[in-house]
Amino acid sequence: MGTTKSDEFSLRDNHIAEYAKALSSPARIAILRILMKRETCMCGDIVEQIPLSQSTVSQHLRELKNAAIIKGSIDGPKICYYIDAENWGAMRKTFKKFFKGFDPE
Amino acid sequence: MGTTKSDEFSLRDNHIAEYAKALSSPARIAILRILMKRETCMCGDIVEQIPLSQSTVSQHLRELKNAAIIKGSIDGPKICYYIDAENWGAMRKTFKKFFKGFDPE
DNA sequence: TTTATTTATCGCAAAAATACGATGACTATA
DNA sequence: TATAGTCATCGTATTTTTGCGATAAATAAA
Repeated sequence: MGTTKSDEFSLRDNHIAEYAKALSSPARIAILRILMKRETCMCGDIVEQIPLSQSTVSQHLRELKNAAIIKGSIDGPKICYYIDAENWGAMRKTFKKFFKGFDPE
Repeated sequence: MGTTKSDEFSLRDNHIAEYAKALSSPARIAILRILMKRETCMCGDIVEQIPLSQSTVSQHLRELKNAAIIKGSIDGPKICYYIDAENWGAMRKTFKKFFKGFDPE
């Protein structure tokens, strides 16, 4: 084993878990904070601000892209990464709704 | 390697990542949904509602407990698990604040 | 055309996560 | 005391994750 039994759970629960997995690394949180500031978007600039190698940062960017949290647009030899505003809102709502499911008074 | 370089990132980012990791499994999301309903709290009852073995469910409960999202109180031979209302609120606020960091207009 | 810049991908190693059965501990009941 | 019920933990197998260096691809500049 070692595999998550995704098929056995609801789409809704898998969806939340996928978002959470994308956010489950301090490196990816740090990357998102950099992109939030919108001061830069290049992979190289991010690498300079994060204590990880270029290949590792690139891998994290790919995971954030797979989770639809960020997008990348080609700009010559560079790639400009930016937060996908639409999906960011969707993720925000998804978590909000989930947290609201338990409302202690 | 294979280890997350937690030391290299801020406490704040590690904190969010830890919460997210606790929520990064559909099994744990499903368990939390069961506990949200407050109809039951026993490990055995949860096992009946989740397509995983007793030992696996127990392991997930431990992880949720380590993340301070749930608590367990001993009730004879049983253990009553319940969501830690205070920390649930803290987690909610933590995510809310993080999501607010990117506010597209 | 050659060179530099930028990023993705490949291959690898180490560690963590997921899941299970078996077993142990602990309480309640017969 | 002996038995049943409840749950945690141990040991194990498999997969996934994290990270790195090296290399490839693609564009821009000399």
